[in-house]
Amino acid sequence: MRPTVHDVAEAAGVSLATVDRVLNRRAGVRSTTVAKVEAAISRLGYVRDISAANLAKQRIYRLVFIIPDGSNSFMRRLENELEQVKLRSALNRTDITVLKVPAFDGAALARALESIDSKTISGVAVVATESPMVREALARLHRENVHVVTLVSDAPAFKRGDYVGVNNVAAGRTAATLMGRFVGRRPGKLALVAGSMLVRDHVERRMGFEQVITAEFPNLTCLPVVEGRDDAATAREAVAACLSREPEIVGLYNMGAGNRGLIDALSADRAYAELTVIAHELSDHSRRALRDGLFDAVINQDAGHEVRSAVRILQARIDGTAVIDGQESIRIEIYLRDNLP
Amino acid sequence: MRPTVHDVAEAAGVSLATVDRVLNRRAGVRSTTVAKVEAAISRLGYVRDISAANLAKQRIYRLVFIIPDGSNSFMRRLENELEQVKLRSALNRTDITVLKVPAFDGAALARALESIDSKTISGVAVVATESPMVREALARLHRENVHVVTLVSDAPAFKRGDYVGVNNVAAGRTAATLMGRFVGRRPGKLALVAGSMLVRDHVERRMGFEQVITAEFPNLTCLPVVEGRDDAATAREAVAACLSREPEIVGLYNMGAGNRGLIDALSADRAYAELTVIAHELSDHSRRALRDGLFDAVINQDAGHEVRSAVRILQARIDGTAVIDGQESIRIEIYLRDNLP
DNA sequence: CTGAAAGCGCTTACAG
DNA sequence: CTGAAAGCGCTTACAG
Repeated sequence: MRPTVHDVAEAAGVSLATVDRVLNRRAGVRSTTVAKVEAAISRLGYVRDISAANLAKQRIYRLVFIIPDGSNSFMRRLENELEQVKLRSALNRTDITVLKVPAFDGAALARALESIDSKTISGVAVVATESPMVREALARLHRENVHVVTLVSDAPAFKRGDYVGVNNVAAGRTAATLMGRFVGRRPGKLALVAGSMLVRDHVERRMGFEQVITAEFPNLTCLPVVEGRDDAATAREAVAACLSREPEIVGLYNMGAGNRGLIDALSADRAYAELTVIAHELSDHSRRALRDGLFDAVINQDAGHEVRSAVRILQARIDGTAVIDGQESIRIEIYLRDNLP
Repeated sequence: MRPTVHDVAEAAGVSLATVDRVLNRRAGVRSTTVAKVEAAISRLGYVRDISAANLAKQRIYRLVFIIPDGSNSFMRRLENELEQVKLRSALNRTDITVLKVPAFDGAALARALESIDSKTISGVAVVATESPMVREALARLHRENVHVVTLVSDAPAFKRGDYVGVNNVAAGRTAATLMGRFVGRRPGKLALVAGSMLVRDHVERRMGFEQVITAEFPNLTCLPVVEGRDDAATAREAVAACLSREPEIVGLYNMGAGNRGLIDALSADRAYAELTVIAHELSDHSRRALRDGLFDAVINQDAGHEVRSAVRILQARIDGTAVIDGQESIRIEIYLRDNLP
C-alpha cells in the first residue's frame, strides 16, 4: 500500500494539518518540524494523491485561451477542439474560457491579456503576436503567478512559459525537401505564398524553406513571397497573378492559410495540375486537394493535440507536477493522400 | 455547482446507498425506486465524479501488456515506454505487468493469455499473432469481462476489443508514393525487405506498397520480397545478396525491423548511396541513417503514444466512459531528416 | 506554531 | 429491498 498523510503524520509525530502545511509549503511551521515531516516523507517514499487533494480542495482549474478571430481555418479548428475539451472539462475540474481577438493585432491581444484577473484565473494559453505591449502583459501575468503557455505561435522574448507548437523553421525545411525531391532535377522557379511577413511562423517557415532550396536544390530558385493575408480572395488573386506572370514556375509552397483561394487559382488552368504544390494545415479543402492530386503534400500540426497538450501542461504547472515531454511535443506531420487520418 | 449524489438522493427521496446502487446498476433495487432515482439523475443532469468514486473504491486498474521478446528494436522501444508509464502509474491508480513472449509464436502467446487471472486483471493489451489458439484465449478473456486492446498488430478475427496501431496497408501506400516520387521518372527495380511474410503488418504493408507502385509508377517494378527475420545479421546478408544480384535496383523498401543490417549492407558500397531507401520505425540507427542521407524517409508509429493510448482506452472501457477518438488515433508518421522530433 | 474535527463526492460493510 | 454511518486521501476553518 502507498503511504498516506496519516502514515507521514504518525511517522513524524505531528498532526495531519501540519503534514499538510509542509506538503503545501505554507508558512508558519517551525523549521525543526518541517525537517521532521520532510524526513518522514522521504523515508516512507510518500507521494501525494493529487486527485484526492483536488477533491478536498474543490479545486477548479480556471484557464483562459486567447486565439485569433477571423476566417483562418486553422484557428477555427483550434476553437472547435477547445469546444470539445470544454464538453468534458467538468470531469477534469477544469473551466475554460475562450477569448477571441483580431488577428495580427498586438494592441488588441495586449488588452485581452490585461483583462485577465489573476485572482480567479490560474493559467492562460495564447496564440502570441509579438509586441512590447504583449510582452509586458505576459510578464504581468507571470509576476502574479498565472501560468502561461504560448500556442502555435511563440513569443521568444517572453521566456517564462511553455511553447506548444511546432518548430516552424524545421517545418519550412521539411516542405523544401519534399518540394525538391518531388520536382526532381529539372530547373524552375518556386512560388512562395504567405499570409503576412509580419507573423513569426510564416517568416520562420520561409527561412527554413529557402535554406534548404538554396543549399540542396540549385536547379530551383525561390520567387519573392506573395502575401495572401490568410484570406481566400486575396490569396486567389495573388497566386493567379504570380502564376500568369512567371511561366517557369514548377512548384508552389503556401506557408500560410488561404488554401481555398489557392485551390481556386490552381483550378483555373489545367496546366497547373503539373505543378508540385505543398501547403500547410489539414482542412476539408486541403484534404480534397490532396485526394484530387492538386496538392502533393500537406504539412500539419494537430490542433486537438495542441489544445489538450496546453491544458495538460497548464494543469501540471499549477499542480507543480512533471510534464511528459514525449506526450507534449507537437510533431511536424507530413500528409500525402495515402496517410490521411 | 455540479449536482452530487447527495442532491440526487434528496431529489429522489432515497438514501445515498440506494443512489449508489442505481448508479452502479447493482441488483436488488425495486424497479420503481430505480425509476425515481434515474428521473432525478436526468432532471439534475448529474454526472458521476470518477476520481471521487475511484478514491472511495480504492480502485486500482490492473493491466497486463504482452509484447514480443527478442531484438526487434521497435518492441524494445514499446517496452521502454511501458517502463516510463509504470513509473507514473501509482499516480493513476494503475498497476501494469509486462509479459514478454517469443516473437511470431502463437502457442506461446496463447499460453500467456491463458495464464491471466480474470479475477484480478481487468484489462489486457497484446501485440497479436494470429492463430486459433490466440483467438480462443482472447475470447475467453472477453467472456470473463477482461477488456482487451490489440497493440501494433491487430487480430481482426477477434472483434471484441480496440485496436491501437496504424493501418498498415495505408502505411505501405505512403511508402510507395514517397518512393515513386523520390525516384522520379527513370525506370528501375525496387527491392522489398520484410521480417517475415507470416506477420500481418508486413503482409499488409507490402500489399499497400505494391498497389501504388503498380497503379501509379509503371516505370518501377517490385522484386520478390526478401525476408530478414527482423534480425540484423540475416537482413544484412539478404539485402547484400539482393543488391549484388540485381544491378537495376533504384530503390529499397524495408517494411520490417532489422534496419541495422540494412544500413550495414548499404554502407558496403558507395554506389548504394544513390538508392532511394525507405524504412519503418524511428530508432537511433534509422535516425542516423536519415541524417547521413542513407535513408530518404522513415515511416513511424509513436510507441509512447501507443502505450499511453492503450492504457487510456483500457481505463475508459473499465470505467464505461467515452474515448476521445482524435486523441487515440495513431498516425502514420513520415520523417525526413528535416522534421525529426 | 500546532492539532482535532469536519468535509470534498463517492462507496461499502452492516443492520434491519 | 433500503438506510445510517464510516471511510477513501486529502484540505480547511477554527480553536488554542
